[in-house]
Amino acid sequence: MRYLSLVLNLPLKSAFTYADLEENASIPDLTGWRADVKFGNRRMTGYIIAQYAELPPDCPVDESKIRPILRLVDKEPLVTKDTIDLALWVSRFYLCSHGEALSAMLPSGKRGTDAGSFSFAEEAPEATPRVLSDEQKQAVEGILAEDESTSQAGRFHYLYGATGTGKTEVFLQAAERLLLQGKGVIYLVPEIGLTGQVIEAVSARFGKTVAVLHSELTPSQRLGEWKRILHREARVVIGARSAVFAPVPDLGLIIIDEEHDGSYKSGNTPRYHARQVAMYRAKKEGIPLVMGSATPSVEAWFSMQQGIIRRHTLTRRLAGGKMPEITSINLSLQPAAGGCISEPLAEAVRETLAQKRQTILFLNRRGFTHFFRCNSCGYELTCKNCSVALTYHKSEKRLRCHYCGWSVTPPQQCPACGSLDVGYSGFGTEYIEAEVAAKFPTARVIRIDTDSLTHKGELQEKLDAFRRGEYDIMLGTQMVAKGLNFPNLLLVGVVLADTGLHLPDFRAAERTFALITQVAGRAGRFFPDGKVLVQTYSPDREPVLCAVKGDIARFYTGELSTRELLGFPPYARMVRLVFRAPTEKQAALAAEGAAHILEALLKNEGAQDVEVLGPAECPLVKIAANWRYQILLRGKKLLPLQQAAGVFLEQYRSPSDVYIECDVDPVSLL
DNA sequence: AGCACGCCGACT
DNA sequence: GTCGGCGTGCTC
Repeated sequence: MRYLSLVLNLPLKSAFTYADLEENASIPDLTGWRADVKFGNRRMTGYIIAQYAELPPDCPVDESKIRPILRLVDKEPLVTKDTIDLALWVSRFYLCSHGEALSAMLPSGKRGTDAGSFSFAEEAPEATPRVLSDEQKQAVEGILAEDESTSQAGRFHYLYGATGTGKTEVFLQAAERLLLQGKGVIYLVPEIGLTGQVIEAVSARFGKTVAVLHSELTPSQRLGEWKRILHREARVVIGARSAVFAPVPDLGLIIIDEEHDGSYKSGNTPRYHARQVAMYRAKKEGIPLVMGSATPSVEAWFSMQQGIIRRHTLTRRLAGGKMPEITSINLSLQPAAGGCISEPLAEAVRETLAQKRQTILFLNRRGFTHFFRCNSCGYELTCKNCSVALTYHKSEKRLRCHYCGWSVTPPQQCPACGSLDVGYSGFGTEYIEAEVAAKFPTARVIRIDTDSLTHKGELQEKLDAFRRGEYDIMLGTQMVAKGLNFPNLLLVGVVLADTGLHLPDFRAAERTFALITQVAGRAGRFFPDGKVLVQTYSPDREPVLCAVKGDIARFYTGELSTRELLGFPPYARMVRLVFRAPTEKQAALAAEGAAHILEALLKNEGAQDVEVLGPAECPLVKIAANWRYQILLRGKKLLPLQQAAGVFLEQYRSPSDVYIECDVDPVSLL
């Protein structure tokens, strides 16, 4: 009788032993297969991570309690030994169970179906690679060089260069070279970059050998793509974060485009960072990893300085356009009377319209909303579930919470002081749309944000329509800031640059800087006279100033010294534990108790260099009816932090109703 | 994470 | 006298 060791998508550390079915006897090795099992009284799908001829010696229960599996889910193994090992590493690093790690890595579909190929994938001819500049050639050679001196463990490269300097072509040619050697390639792009031109470029170049893992695939389609990868039918995998786990046989290269992008960090368990996983994989498989961005993350910049990542710089804008002229508009001196578009920005829009060229007005969504405020006492209406300000939605005439969706009718008088002098401050996309329509009545305006998108594919349709010149002005949030090319674009206006700056998060400056620089890069790619206007209340703050002046090195130098002074990454590492409960008291008590346990535990083990910060309320103390308190573990080295958190999570029994989120290397502390 | 089992308050 | 609260413990 064969025994199978299964892990399940539950926060349980151990594997569970099941008995195999007689009918599977002809399959020599079931490792890597999925099986449906009865677990307790529910039915679940588990992953077989090992098989034994006898009851495994470490099985804690008596043979009589062993149940048979119900059935095998697939007709073939879904994961290789390497994938199982990678999951084990993820579970140790990010402090989750083996089963949780595996579930995050694999598609959940039961029946692999055809994902349907893109129409342009058939036209793989355009395949003639473009001629590279000297800089680009050097970068390709540098990435592919068998340079033993760099590091024996793996080779990390960074393609650093402004928008339009041809990073994509370097990635593609490096990938092409490895494909010719019979190697496979993983190409990671940010979540929202995945609809755009990158897929098109990659598919056009590599045709049917591409697997695209985009968010609109059904689980079954994802499974289908996963199998194509396993069977070597697809050799180039392009996808968002989770594509870093793709089971590419003979992997030769991992590419991370727009490395700084926040979507590479998972927002739920396991809270992995695709860059961290990619570094591990590259090291383990002895292959190069190449990242690229015009605005590297502060960590990546630091690693480049340390020589851990090798930098290849691209300086020449290929289409000939110069970097656009960036000017800031100080809103304290140039108030946008009765709206949010100051006169200098309005004038520039008019000029652009007169030239029959296009404008993008960029809105930074967070904190940049139309919120209810009492003009007498300053009272602001916040969500009853979350502690964030409510946003006024004109179309439904309600105030709505952007975190949980709760909404109310706007009060006629202040709930705090009863004053009738209440109103709205800030502005949302709808509001700006009205203002733009009023200020530029002849312009054709299109709005792109998550609220205005109704059906799948609409984002792409709207972007295409704008590119074709069917509109003069595009109003958009984050999603228009990434990797898009609009040939007729002349003006980019950042309506309010410093919204993120006031957030209590150590990465706020980095994000503000990256955002302005990225948005600015959209303009002037195809015309030498591209113009960027940045409206701000803090033109002198470093992130705004450096982005506007294009003084990139100064920003990183300054930001790094601030981080060093305050003991934040990359000079320290952190593990964050969030305690979530229905009442504030429960959350606070749990966090407090946990902090004591952690302190005692660290003292006991004589751990050096592990600091316990908190407990404290999270900056967003309440989200979706849950109160949140946090503890931060901080130290120079990550391993002791992981060990401490790991031991704690293992022994700690959280009170009912209290949930713990564990985040290793947190990206945001909100 | 679910879900059972198990021991103390207000109700047909 | 029961229904039901959620605290503790288990799931091969």
